Amino acid sequence: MRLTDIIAEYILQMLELADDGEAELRRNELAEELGCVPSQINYVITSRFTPEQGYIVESKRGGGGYIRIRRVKLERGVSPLMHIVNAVGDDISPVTAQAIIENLEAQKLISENAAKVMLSALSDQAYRDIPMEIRDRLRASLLKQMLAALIT
Amino acid sequence: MRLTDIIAEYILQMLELADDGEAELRRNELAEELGCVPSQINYVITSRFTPEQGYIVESKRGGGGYIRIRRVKLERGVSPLMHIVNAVGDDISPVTAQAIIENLEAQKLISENAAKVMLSALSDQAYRDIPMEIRDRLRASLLKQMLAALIT
DNA sequence: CATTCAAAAGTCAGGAATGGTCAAGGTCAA
DNA sequence: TTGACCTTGACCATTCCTGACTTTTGAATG
Repeated sequence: MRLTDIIAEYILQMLELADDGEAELRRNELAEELGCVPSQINYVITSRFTPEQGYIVESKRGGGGYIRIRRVKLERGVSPLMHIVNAVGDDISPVTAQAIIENLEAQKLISENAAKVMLSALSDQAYRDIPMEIRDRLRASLLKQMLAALIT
Repeated sequence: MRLTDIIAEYILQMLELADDGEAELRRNELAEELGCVPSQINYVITSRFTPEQGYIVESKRGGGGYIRIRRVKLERGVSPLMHIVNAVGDDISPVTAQAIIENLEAQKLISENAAKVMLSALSDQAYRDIPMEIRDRLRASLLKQMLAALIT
C-alpha cells in the first residue's frame, strides 16, 4: 500500500472519530508516526482533501502550529447542484470531475446510479475518438449539462 | 498463436479466477511477463474489452497505477441493457438515442433520474465544441459506456 | 520594545513509477 | 493485392515521494 493511501486513511479515521467533524494534526508529528517526510502530508492534503472533495483546510505555522481539516456540508437549501454548475469552468480534468461526482454522491445529493452514469460519461474511456485538446472542454460541458438535468 | 490472443486469454483467466468479476493488473508487469511491449496491452483492451463485449475498464497512472477490468455481462442470460449496447452501432443520431432512453425508462429498466442524466449527455446541446462529423460516434460511445455502467 | 531564535508549516523542483497515445510498418486471409 | 488486424517504439501525462530551501509565528532575550 502506498504511503499516500496510508496517510489519507489515517486522516479519514481522525475525521470519523472526531465528534465535531474536524481533524487537527501536527504535520511533523504525523509524518514521524507514519514514517514519511513532512511534505508528503502536504501532498496528500492537496491531492485528496480538496474543496471538490468536500474539505476545507486551515493551518498555522510556527510554535503551536497545526493543520486542521474539516468536512464541509454542501448547502442543501439553495440548489447545491446549481452552485457547482456555475462554479465549473470551460475545462475540467477527469480527476476533478470524478471528485465532484463522488462528493455529491457521498453527500447523498445524487443517487448511486446517477453517479455511476455520470462517472462513466466523464471518463476519458468514452472519448476515444475525441482529440485530446478538446476532451476537457467536452467533459465540462457534459458535467454541467448532466447536473442541470437533475435540478428539478 | 498471436500475442493479442495470449494477452486476452490471460486477462480472461484473471477474470474467471476473481470472485468479484474484477481483474486488476499492472501494465508493465503483465507486458514483461507475456513478452510484449506495454502498449500492446492497451491495444488488446481497446479492441477486446469494450462495453460492447460487456467490460468496463478503469485505470490510473503514476506510482501505484493499475488497469482494472470489470465484467458486467452475466454469463448466462444477457441483461436487457446489454442487448441495447450490442444493438447500437458506431454511430447514433440524437433522435434514436433519445428514443432508446425513453423506451428503457418506460420499461422501468432505468430510473427517471438516470434517464434524465443520459438524455442530457446524449443531446447535441452538450457537444458544442465537437465537430459535427464525430458527434454521432461520440454519442454512441457515451450511450454504450453509460449503459454498461448500469449493469450489475 | 525590538531583536533574535527555534519550531512549526509551505513551496517547489526533480526523480521514479506508473499508464496513454499515435503513427508507422508488418502479417495474413479473402 | 488489399484491407483489417496486429506489433512496435518513441514520446507524453499523471501520480507519488523526497529533500532543500522558504515563510510564519510565538517566545526568549537584551
